Amino acid sequence: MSKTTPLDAAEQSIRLTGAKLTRPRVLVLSVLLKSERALTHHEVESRLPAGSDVNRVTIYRVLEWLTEQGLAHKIAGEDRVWRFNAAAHQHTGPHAHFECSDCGQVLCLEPVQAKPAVRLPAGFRQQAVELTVKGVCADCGPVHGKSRGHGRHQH
Amino acid sequence: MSKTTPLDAAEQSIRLTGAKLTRPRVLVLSVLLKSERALTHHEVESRLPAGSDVNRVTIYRVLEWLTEQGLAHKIAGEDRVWRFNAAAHQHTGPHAHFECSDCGQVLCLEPVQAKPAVRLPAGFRQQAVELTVKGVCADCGPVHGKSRGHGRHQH
DNA sequence: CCTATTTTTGCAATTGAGTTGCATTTATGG
DNA sequence: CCATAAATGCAACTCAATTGCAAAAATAGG
Ligand SMILES: [Mn+2]
Ligand SMILES: [Mn+2]
Ligand SMILES: [Zn+2]
Ligand SMILES: [Zn+2]
Repeated sequence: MSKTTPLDAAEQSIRLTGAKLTRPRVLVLSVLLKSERALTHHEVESRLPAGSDVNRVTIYRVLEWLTEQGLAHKIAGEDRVWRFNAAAHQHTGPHAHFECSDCGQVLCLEPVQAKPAVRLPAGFRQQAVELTVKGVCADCGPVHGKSRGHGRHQH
Repeated sequence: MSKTTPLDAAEQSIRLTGAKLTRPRVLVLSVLLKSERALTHHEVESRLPAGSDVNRVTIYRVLEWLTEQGLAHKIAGEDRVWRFNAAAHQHTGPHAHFECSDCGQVLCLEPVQAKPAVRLPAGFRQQAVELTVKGVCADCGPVHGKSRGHGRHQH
């Protein structure tokens, strides 16, 4: 019994949507599946197999499409850049996010128990509550960081 | 005894920073002080007194400067646009934000009591927790909305 | 007041993520 | 294999925000 590769998993998930199974879709989704953390458009692009030669616009469109299909999760960061992770990585139900204030990396965290109720002004309707923990990630940490946490670096 | 106008208040706050008291700084801060909700760069620009003739870049720089001085509060929204409100409007200590998923408007909410602790991966350091309530504001609300809540309108 | 020195401001050009229009290619059903 | 709808590639574009640099204030000192 051979293991299911991210590529197989991606292909499988895309088939289930009923839409066309295309190379860009499979490649992009399998990149997301291989990553622990949420990836920017650029990170996805650079992690595609060498020579894949998928157009940047197509990557944008595929990421958007994956999100619509519920196969990916789209997260807004402080740096005005969208990040995506495979929805398979998500826990069902509401969960919190971690955002590194140094490198910008975003991570999905364990589901939170106490969803604190907030009082809204009259006429306002609540749809969802988002909890984001800001802090410094392990790589950027001041003590054991690989490349010292100053200067907005990327990993 | 005449009331303290937002203009006076702005002038006063800026004097206390020790930096130069300039027209753009006073005007921009007093616009923020007059607003209940967080304003985008464009909203600030359009609310400046007619004929103020402050350069857009200067508005960007003043907003950034006010934030550094602790006189304003800078908020990132889903629409990749920064919003600012006068820090005077803020409650001391942590508070939640409301973001309208239709028009994008951002509001500071009352301080939240139960700040739920989240478990972070090893090596990660927590600095702050942000709570954002997503929903529909009174203006965009489906029932009594002035201009029906569809199509990403501005107010 | 004046003037010197230091900030700020204005303007033009630039960045960078993301989007759009349209022609071409590709997946898939028959 | 073919028809056809759907997806992709490419170039141009949008739009918030930033940068470099010269011109214009603000204030400290005389
Ligand atoms: Mn998530
Ligand atoms: Mn706030
Ligand atoms: Zn980091
Ligand atoms: Zn609204």
